[in-house]
Amino acid sequence: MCSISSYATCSSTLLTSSSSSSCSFPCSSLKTTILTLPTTISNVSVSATPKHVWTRTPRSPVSHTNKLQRRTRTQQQQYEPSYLDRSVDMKELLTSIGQTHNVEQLYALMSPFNNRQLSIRFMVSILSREPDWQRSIAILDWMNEKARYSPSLSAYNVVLRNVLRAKQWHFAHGLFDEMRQKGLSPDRYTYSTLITCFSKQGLFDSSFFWLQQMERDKISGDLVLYSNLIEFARKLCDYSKAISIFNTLKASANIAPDLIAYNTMICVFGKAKLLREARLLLQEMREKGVSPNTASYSTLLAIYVDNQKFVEALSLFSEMNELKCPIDLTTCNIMIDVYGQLQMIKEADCFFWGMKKMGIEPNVVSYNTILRVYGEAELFGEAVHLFSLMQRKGIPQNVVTYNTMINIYGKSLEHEKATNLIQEMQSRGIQPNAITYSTIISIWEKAGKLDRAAMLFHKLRTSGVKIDEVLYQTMIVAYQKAGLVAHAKRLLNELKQQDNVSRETAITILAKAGKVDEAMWVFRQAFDAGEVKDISVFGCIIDIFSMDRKYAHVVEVFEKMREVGHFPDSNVIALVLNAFGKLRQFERADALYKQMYEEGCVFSDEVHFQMLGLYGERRDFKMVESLFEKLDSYPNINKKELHFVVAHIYERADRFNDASRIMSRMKSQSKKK
DNA sequence: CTAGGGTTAG
Repeated sequence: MCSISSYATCSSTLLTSSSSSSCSFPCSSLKTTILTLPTTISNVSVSATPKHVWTRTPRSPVSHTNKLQRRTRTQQQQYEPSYLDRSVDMKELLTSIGQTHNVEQLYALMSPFNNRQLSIRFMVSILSREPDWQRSIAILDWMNEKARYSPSLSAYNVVLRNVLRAKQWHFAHGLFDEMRQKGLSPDRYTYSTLITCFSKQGLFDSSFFWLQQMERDKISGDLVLYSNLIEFARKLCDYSKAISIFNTLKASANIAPDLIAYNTMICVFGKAKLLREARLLLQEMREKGVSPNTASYSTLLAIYVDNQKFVEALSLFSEMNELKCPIDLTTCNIMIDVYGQLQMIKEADCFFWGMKKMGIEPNVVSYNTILRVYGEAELFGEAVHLFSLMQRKGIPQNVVTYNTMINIYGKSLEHEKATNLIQEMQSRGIQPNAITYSTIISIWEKAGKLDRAAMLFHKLRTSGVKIDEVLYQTMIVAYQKAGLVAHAKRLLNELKQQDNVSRETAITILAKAGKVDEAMWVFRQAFDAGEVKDISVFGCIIDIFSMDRKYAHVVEVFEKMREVGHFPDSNVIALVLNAFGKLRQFERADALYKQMYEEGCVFSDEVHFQMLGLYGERRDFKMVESLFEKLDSYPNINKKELHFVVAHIYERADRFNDASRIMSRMKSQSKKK
């Protein structure tokens, strides 16, 4: 099974080119992060809370256990009863602390407790309830300087959390050092806090760094840490890795996933396109005594919508109702979408307008969704009417609302009105984004106003607005549709040296435009510079090489992908297995397939069928049979298809007896049912 | 004392 370390490094026996030392995952230390972030101690503390003057006095961390203090302690223990937490009203104390504006005031407030025994638990409670990071540091300092004991590890953990939440990386680093100097070893809470906070901020390098530190300290995970790692993998869109970690979690004896972990995994399985597994998770939850809630269902509903499985969504929704699972705003919003996508406009409309009666107040998302439904159904009058109703009634609008309306005006061929909306949104303080621009560019292109589109695009390129692949592609397509192929080509060529287009974006555009060599050129450059992090870029390149039958390149990119620690999804592993087959490297295919199984990855049926096919191609029928038996024992696999696949393999190898044996076995199995 | 989930636009 997958250890935490296999999460981080690629332990593949297949990959001859990668060793752990050559792992090029950019594991910068926290220090590097500090350097790259424009936050300095002084400007943050001033700008964030100008009226407060919190400063942290520099001091040596282990200076307070001197003889004098020890003496006072024994004296006080003799003459004074130890101070009981119960006699202090925590709320009152917190309120008073909240009114202090600097260290002096805080120390003055705490002075009655100087050299007295407030329990460490009490202080940790205080610290955890003090939301202000500066104040929590000041309390920590007070404990160090005035109280009779050193703050515990948990005290430091809590303060670290507050400091990290406030994005004070400087202080976080300092606190961590201070803990170590005081002989406190960071525990799983410490590391959980660090890993989570950084991955939450999108600072995956730092998050990864702390994960490695944790492993170095040989600290084992608990549910919190595993959940964090899953969340971490999910943010990187590495769903295979998330599944692998989930299976490790389930395999460890004393950890069981809870409701939220399950809900997260429903989402992960859905994103990995493993819909059957996502659905089965609801079942598994019930068996394990974790009742699915509204979010569990909403997650699955959203997955069905993502995969265009609207009928399944409807049936799941009725199951929800039968089981009396409550419906909330999010559920409603998804269902409006479902009805809309099924062209059930009346139902969508009724659902939207009936929400209030159900006691659910529609929000921006509800309005935006129904607007889009009207637009798709070409009910332009309804859309415009509802939009003006929103404006009249002061229902909040956002950039999505405007983008939707701009799209609708585009559909109704009122491109001037669409254009005016951009001005209107800007004047109302809602900034257009890449979606706004690509929408208006294609509207202008359709209206024959290509010059206008080109001018806008040029303005965007020179003004430093971040341009994503869809926006760039929209302009290329606009040129192509207008027959200006040379312009389209020029844009593609310029991609290699664009300042405000990331190289990851450039690779994706080039690949999708079929510019295989150019895409690879940029990819190699970007990879060597450590710029390729997005898992989808690897998938995209592997896709085009596979289509181009450049199988050695497929393997090369896959190895790089593993080097940076990504796991393959079903699509990637299928293409790589195929490439190994084409290169007649069956052992490598076999090893990869087995390794991914060991890691606890779950792939679509097609991946298993592909491996069966490879064994067949090599005429290794022993392996065909053994894998077939193994797959047949899996509960979540399409048995009928499995039998067809295996029978077909035998047919192609001219082993018709075996083929018919498999087919009759299938028939007898289905009879048993 | 610590963490984490679901919905909208090109």
